[in-house]
Formats: sequence, C-alpha cells, structure tokens
Amino acid sequence: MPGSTMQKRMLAAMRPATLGDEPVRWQQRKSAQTRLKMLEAAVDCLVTGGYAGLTTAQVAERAAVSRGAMHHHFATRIELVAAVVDHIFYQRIRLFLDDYLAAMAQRGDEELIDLATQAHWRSVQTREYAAYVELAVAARTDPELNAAFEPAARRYDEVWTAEMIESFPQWRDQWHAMKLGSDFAIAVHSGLLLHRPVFGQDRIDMVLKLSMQAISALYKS
Amino acid sequence: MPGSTMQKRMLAAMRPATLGDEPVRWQQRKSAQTRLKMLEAAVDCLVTGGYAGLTTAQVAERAAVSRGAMHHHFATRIELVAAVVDHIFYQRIRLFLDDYLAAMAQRGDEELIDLATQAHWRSVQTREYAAYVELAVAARTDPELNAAFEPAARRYDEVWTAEMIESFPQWRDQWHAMKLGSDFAIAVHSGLLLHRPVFGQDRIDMVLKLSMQAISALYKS
DNA sequence: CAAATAACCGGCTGATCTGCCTGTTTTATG
DNA sequence: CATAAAACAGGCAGATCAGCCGGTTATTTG
Repeated sequence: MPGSTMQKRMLAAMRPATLGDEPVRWQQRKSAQTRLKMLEAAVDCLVTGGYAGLTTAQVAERAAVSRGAMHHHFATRIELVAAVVDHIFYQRIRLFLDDYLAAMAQRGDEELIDLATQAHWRSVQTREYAAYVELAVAARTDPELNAAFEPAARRYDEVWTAEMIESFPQWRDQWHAMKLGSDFAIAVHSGLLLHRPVFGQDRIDMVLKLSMQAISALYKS
Repeated sequence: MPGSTMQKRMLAAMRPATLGDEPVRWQQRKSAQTRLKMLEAAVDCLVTGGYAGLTTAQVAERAAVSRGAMHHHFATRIELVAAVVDHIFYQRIRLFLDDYLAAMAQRGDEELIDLATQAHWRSVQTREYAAYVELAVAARTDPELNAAFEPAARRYDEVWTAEMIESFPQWRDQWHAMKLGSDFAIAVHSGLLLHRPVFGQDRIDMVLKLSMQAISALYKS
C-alpha cells in the first residue's frame, strides 16, 4: 500500500476548487489566509452552536474580521456555507489519512483493516466530524444547504470507494466485502457518536469491539 | 413474553407528566387537545425545518392557534421544547411497541430478536425519529435544550433496559448480550439513517443484513 | 508616481423571532 | 344569574440576522 501516494491522490481529489496551489502575490496570500481564518471560525461556530449558530455575525466576530471583509469574500451566507462544506469534507479526509498513515507506520504489523477501523473511529471524534454531522443533519431540512452538501458528500464517497479499490489490489476480488465493511464502520461509528451521552464509554467500547469482530469476519470467509 | 403487559408498562413509564389520564371537564379536554395540536405542529416544524425551524411563530401557525393561546400553554419557547422532548420520546416508544407487537402477533414463529431488530429499523424511519435526531443533535450545542433532553434520554434508556430484562426472563443469563445487541442495532440504524442519502438503498440493505448476522451470532455463542 | 484594482470597513434597512402585555370570549362555580 | 377563572386573541418593544451600500486603505500595474 503506497501510503504517500494514496494521501496525495485522495487529498487532491477532495481539494476545494478555490485553493489555487501556493499563490505568490501578497494580496492573494493574505486573501487566502483570511478566507481560511473565516472557514475555521465557521467550523468553530458549527461545533459550539450548531448550524443555527453559523451566522455571518458570529463568524466575523470569531475570525476577527469585519463584516465588510466577510461580505467581500462571501457575498451571501450560503456562499460561506458552501465553502465550509468543501472545507469540512477536505479536512475529514485529511485527518483520517494523517491518523491512519501514522498508525500504519508505527504499527504496520497489525491487520490493516483493524488499523483503518480504529483510525476511522478516532477521526469521528474530532471537531471536524462534529461539524460534518451538523451539516449532514441540517442538509436534510435545508434545501439550499443540501444543494451544496449532497454533491460534496457523493464526491467524498466516490473518492473513498475508488481509493479502496486502487490501494488494496491484493484484495481486489473482495472489494465488495471491503466496501461493506467500510459502510458498516461508518454507520456504527456515527451512530455511536450520536448516542454517546446516553451509552457511556463502557457500552461504546463493547459495541466497537463487536463491530470490529463483524468486520474481521468479512475477510475470513 | 406478555405483550400487552410490556406495552402498558413501558408506555406508563415514559408517559409525559402533564398527561393526566382522561380528564372529564370540557375545558381540560379542550386544553389537552390544543396542547397536543401544538406538540404535533412542533414535530412537523422539526421534521421540515430542523431545530432552527422550531419557532413559536411557526408552531402557532401550523397548529392554527393564536400566539396568545400558545403563550398561555407555553410561556416560553423552552417550555414548549421541553414538552416536545417528552412527547417525542413517548411516541418513539409507542411507535416501536405498536410495530413490534403487531409483527410478533403476525409472525410469532420467527426469531424474536430478528423481529425486534426489524421493527426497530422501521421505527427509525418514522418522522418521529427524524424529530428525535434533530433534538439529539441540537442538544449537543444548546445547553437549555440539553437540560431537558438528556434526562429524558436517560429515562428512555433505563426503561428500555429494564423492559428487556423483565420481558425476556428466559435469557436472563444473557442479558448483557441482549443489551449489547440492542445498543449495536441502535447505533447502526441511526448511523444508516444519517448516511442514507449517500449510501442508497442497496448498500443500506447489505449493512442491515450484516448487522443482523452479528446480532444473531451474539446468542448462538 | 498615478491610475486601477483588490481588500477592508461599518452603518443602514427590512424581516423574523421572543417575551410581554392588555383585552376578549368561553367555561366553571356558588 | 353573577362572579371567578381559564382559554384565547393579537399588538408592541427589544434583539438579532442577512443583505446591501458608500467610503477607506493597501497593493498592483503601467
């Protein structure tokens, strides 16, 4: 499994279109910098106040940017939201890959599937994933958000699937099982996240253990 | 498994405190009626507009009730929200039980665990569960809502657990496995709900099948 | 250096929501 | 029937937000 190749390929595929690689002009760099500052502030708003807390005023304040500057970069709220959606999906892939590749470098002797599953569970517990959940839930009842969210979600899913097929050629004949295991882990992990306050850590751990057994069993048949 | 006994016990345990059983006075009946009308309208708001769409104005309009009447029953928005929380948990139990008991009466020959798991998946696809998800997600970032939501969620979880233990004495020595299977199903089903737009029905069905296998395996060991 | 362009600033308006308040109608009670 | 109480009606003020606009500063370009 060519780690850095995978990382570059997936990140490139999910890179927001607005990120032109390494601008040289001072203005463009400053512009991209404040733009990123606002996107990060928007993620903060999502995490602390939900999608309803993602207001232009809040973002501007958190980013320490005037509302005029904000309006210059994002004329309307929905433009900002669309940028946040792309940003979140990009970060979601980046955080998972960083974690997974680090774990693989450190403990490459263990089962790759187990390592990937554990890395995914850790990635689900990040603030970026919390922001993703807020967007995913809000997209169900907000048509404008959904118009930006669903295409990004599909793109993310396609990149994810394609990467699995290309990165693990040794299991090419079992890629249906891999995809199923991946879908399964995604469902379990996000569901656990939702019920975590009620379940508590002990029950979470038991469900995680059961899930990993079910996933492992997929490859031994 | 005494079906109707279980139903009565669980419903009684989750019954909102405000519902005094069958009032006789006209005023009280009318009052309870409009109150219920507003709660149902609030669920509509949640389903179509998310927690952010649950505004006093929207609810009053959908319920065809003046804002004055609304203020008479719920002085503040958070009072309404707290009532909606109790209402939703009560409906969530009621809908599951209705479905499960009907399925058991019709196909009592199949495995009870399978029937319960399938009934739970159906209950997850109701509008009431959609409203529950909205509340659960919003409660993570809204302290006031969380103050009403978390106790209700814990009560629901306790009722659920106690019912499993009392209703299936033949598996008393395996109730840890039952609880694990239940937690597992809850996590998988809610996670699938979240990713349904991307996964599509085919992948959903495959994950469901895998989950049921994992749950069944819990009892055969 | 001057003109053009990009980034940034903050006030204004209309819409919406919440909480509060004063009346009005309907039902209950003595 | 008269009085009390409950249910209902809708207007008003304060706060917040999205969108818009004219003006200002900093950078680029000829």
